Amino acid sequence: MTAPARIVVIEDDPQIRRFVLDALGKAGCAPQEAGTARQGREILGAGDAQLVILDLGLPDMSGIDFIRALRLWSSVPVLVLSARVTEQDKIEALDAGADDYLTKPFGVGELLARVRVLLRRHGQGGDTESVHRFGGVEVDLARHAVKRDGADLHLTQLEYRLLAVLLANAGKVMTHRHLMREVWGSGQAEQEHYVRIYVRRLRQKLERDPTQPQHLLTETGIGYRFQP
Amino acid sequence: MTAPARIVVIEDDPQIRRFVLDALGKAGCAPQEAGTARQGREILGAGDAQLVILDLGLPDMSGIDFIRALRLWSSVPVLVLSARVTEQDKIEALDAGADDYLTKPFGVGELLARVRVLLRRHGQGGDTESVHRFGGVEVDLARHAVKRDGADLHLTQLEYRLLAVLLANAGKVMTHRHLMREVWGSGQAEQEHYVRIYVRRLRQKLERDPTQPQHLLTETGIGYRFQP
DNA sequence: GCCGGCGTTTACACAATTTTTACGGCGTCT
DNA sequence: AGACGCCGTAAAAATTGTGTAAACGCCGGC
Repeated sequence: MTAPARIVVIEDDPQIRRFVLDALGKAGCAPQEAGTARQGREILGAGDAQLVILDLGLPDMSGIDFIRALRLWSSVPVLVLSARVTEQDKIEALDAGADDYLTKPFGVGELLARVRVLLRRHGQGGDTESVHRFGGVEVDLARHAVKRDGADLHLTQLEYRLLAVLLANAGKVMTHRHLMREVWGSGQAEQEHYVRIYVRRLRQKLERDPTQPQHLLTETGIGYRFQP
Repeated sequence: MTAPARIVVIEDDPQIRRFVLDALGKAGCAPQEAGTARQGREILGAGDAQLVILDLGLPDMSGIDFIRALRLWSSVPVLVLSARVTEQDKIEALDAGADDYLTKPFGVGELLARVRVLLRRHGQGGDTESVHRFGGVEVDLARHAVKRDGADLHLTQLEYRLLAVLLANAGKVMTHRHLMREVWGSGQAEQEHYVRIYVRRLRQKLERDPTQPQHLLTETGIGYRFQP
């Protein structure tokens, strides 16, 4: 349940763009796309990109210049795709500030592997910062670690899974059936009683006063809701 | 790239080694050289390398395994050189922890450009201490040395590998399967029982009260977690 | 060859978790 | 008021996971 990597694909050829976007999509990313340098710069202006995949042959700007301009204000990793195979082209792009250079045609697998390398090194949001805090409790979903007032707390597997689903949908009302499907699997979506038993356990471990829950709230007749 | 870039070249073919060393030398680096994995590991043990250039076809060890082992205690960037050109080879190496993959034959210019990229990103920091301390125990991953209350302690290979994986992911819950894959290889990821036996051995050697472990903790139904 | 260390395999008692079952309270609707 | 549905609580039963011990086979050193 890692946060999707924020990747920006800047490529003018619609065919290759689709190819790259599909590959990233299947790998679980939610890439944004741009067909021109101008459009790409606009998206990057938001400042929350983790990786740029850049075609050097853009219609409205030299790729090298694009990288150089980008490097003036951003250190986001850049993976270059290019049809140009000469060594001089590669050296120029890499020295301009690119982090990797892949020549067309390339395989999906290698592209994704190189994307993983760059995200591993620089993708600050890759798997970190999935920490939720509320009322003295600290839940680190990535580490499977829960603390209460600084002290480690142990949750069983089901307790943990249930909490994770509620946290991921903070503020939303989750029906019994929905929680059952998410935690116990769609097989026994009927046994809605389990949810109650495990919500109780979570309350006893997490809530300051388990009889008057402040965060794990009951929505009578519907289900439960987590309130931060 | 300032004066003293500490680069280690691990390559068994003397011809290519000379080629690479010459190129780096002319670029103003003072690389160290190794002809075998064992020799390379010794040099890296000093812990002050900024970049590793690694040939995958070493005589005494699979390059992939070398990278994986290295990644347990060091985050030094690795540039792979290889005669193997298939996509699968590249993916494996990159996912094992390599930062770039260059197929032979390659040009001097491109090699140096890619070296500059890696040094630009990661060069300055160098390698940090890889010594872990907890509850009277001192583990120096780089030197493969473990002390308990000042006295040397001997760990077998598997014990050591398991400890290294747990230390490298301190605080995180590691599933049985994950540990099996990391330590025993993906072949027998099913035999999850091994992990238990070896965790027990580690506890007996490292924990003050092996029956009440303070650092090597069980996550029932999931796996184990190391807590500093 | 014999020995000792090491990694592997098997077996079993015990502990933790999950599931099942049961019961009492509270509010609402008739 | 009484019946009903929904919820919280409790604790026993069933299941699963874990710690421990002991035995086996492999290999290198003596």
